[in-house]
Amino acid sequence: MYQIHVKHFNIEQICYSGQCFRINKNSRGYYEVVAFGQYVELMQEGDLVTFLCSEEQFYQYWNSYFALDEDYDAIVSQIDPEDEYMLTAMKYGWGMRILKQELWEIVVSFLISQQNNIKRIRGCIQTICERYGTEKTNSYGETYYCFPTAQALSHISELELRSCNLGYRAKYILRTSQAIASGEFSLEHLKTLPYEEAKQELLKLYGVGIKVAECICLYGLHHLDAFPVDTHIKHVLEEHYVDGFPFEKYQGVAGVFQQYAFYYDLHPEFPS
DNA sequence: GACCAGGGCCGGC
DNA sequence: GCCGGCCCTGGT
Repeated sequence: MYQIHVKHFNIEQICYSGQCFRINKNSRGYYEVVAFGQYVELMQEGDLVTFLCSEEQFYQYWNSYFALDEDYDAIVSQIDPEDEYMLTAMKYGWGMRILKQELWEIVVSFLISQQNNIKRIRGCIQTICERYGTEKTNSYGETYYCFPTAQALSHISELELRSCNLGYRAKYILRTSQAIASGEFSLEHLKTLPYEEAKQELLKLYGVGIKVAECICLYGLHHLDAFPVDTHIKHVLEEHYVDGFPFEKYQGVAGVFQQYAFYYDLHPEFPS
């Protein structure tokens, strides 16, 4: 167990923010996360966060994963005092952070996300993890699943993938898995590119359009400039930023504010 | 039961 | 650049 005080962190809001689909609250009241083939649980009381792992593991994986090494006070203070909508959205989503999730998982997750709702996205991802991901056991003897590799997904038939409720997205996932597994497309190279170049590169993938490319840049490559515009953000822009979104003022962090706006517009209800 | 929207994209024009 | 079609499911 490792405990740490963190400001501006709220695991519950992050869990339901629509940027991650595989963080779940368990019957022990802890949030479970699987990444890097590792399993961890955490819970929060005020600004005290308890991770059920060693200090070493915390600093090896989770400090960075949860972006706890970033100064969100500094980011939030960049909001224009006259930008009332963003101030409201930020207060509503106080504690939100953009996580540093694994790139491949993000690519697949946001291929699935298109024309889909969050509940069903979670279900689809859960299914492909259970079917095609490596099975492991946590310290309670419970089974958990790693996210399947591109190699693993590249061998499945489109028909079988469709049976994971993926619909027409199955062929996007299949072709993309094959492109990665064959080496035709390199995720490692993608990580070395600046935002705009990475975005252009991502658009070459079958099934990746501008919106999904922006999501992958923001959530998978941690380019905080990336600004996905979906139906919610479109709504926000039409309602509250008629003269255009102030990208100049928010350069370098627009994606974080996009997340606050998205979350505020989404207004999710937490399962009790 | 019918209809629609949900973190869109592809292909044909 | 615009538009029809696309899987499926939960909500009205």
